[in-house]
Amino acid sequence: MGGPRKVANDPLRKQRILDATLAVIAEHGVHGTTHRRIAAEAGVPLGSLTYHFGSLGDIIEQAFARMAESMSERYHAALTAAPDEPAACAAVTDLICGDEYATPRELVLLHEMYAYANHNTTVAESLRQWLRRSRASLARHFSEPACRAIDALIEGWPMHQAWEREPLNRDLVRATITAVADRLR
Amino acid sequence: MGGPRKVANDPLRKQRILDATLAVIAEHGVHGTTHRRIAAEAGVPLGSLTYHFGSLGDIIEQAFARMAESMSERYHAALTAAPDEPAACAAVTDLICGDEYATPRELVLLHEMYAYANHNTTVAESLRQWLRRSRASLARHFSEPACRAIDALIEGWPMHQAWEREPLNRDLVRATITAVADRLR
DNA sequence: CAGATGTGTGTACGTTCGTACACACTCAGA
DNA sequence: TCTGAGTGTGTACGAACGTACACACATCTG
Repeated sequence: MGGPRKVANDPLRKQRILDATLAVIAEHGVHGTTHRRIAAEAGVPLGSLTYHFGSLGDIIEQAFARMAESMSERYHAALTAAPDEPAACAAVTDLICGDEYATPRELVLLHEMYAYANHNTTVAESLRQWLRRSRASLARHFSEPACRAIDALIEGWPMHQAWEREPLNRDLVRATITAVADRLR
Repeated sequence: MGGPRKVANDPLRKQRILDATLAVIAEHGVHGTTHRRIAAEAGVPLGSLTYHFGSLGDIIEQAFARMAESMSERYHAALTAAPDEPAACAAVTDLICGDEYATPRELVLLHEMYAYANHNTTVAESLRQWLRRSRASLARHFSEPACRAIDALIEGWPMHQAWEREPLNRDLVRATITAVADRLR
């Protein structure tokens, strides 16, 4: 059954462990994340975690870093695709309202990351990098003050919405973004 | 030494335990909050926690409920004091920029509460109540769409700012709030 | 004063955790 | 074929945890 292999048996295992870690955090929160749950989720033996990672803290740090990177890429792709300012406003509206960026799972993970970053300098640095990159993506279309305000809206709106029963009003979001971009030119 | 007493030795103990719980959460995060740390912080014996509360989860739930209530009061007081819309805009600016509401400690606790609420229905309900009340306070001065947008800004701006080195630009915040209130009349 | 009742505490128990580590296995080079 | 280095795993251990509970004390009732 086992084919020929040179050095490592499962080179993708580290990434699979990190993905499993995010799944566990999304379901149980950081406070309910343990080696054993991660191992079960990833389908790897317990010893595999201590073999690939120094500690549970390392795993969580790298998992959050991985998440921030992937979100940063999607963020950047959505904004660089916009040719002009109206299109950029639409893109931002999509980021806030759409199901691709502000998916419930992503919001839960983002909350966990924000909370954890307050007590872990490594995760705090990952977070700062991701915020810096997202603001740079915005800066291609908006003035510096507008970037700050829009950034705050992208942050706060989906988070508030996560606790509402009803869906988000897309036109209202669009109007707000446009108003801010217009007045803070 | 001990004076006369009727029934309870220390009627304020429950509240002191809850305050200590918030202190521990602020310092170590929910994931680092334990009975023993809370007891040490509050200066009470370990058994006192299981005597007054059913479980650690209960303690955390009540601590967050207490925090939400006290923040809700400050929030409400700041907004009802404003006589007209410009004053309300100034009050909102104070909430975002001031050191009374968006103190670092409060932000850390808020992050923790948001994260924990995703995995605990009781805390989620406390959170929804506090959001509902804060929006009601806003509704005394702004239109319903403007409330939504301003709420998102109050949410997102201090949270983003928490990760910046430099202080918040008060004029920019004021201008954004005014613009939103004006355009979403 | 004697019992009853409710308040409050120190300690101990079973569980679960993070981590260490002895050991098995694979394969390149000699 | 043999060997050594690197890869990967099952198990075990000390620490810390949440919780239970026997017990001490103060107060009230009669």
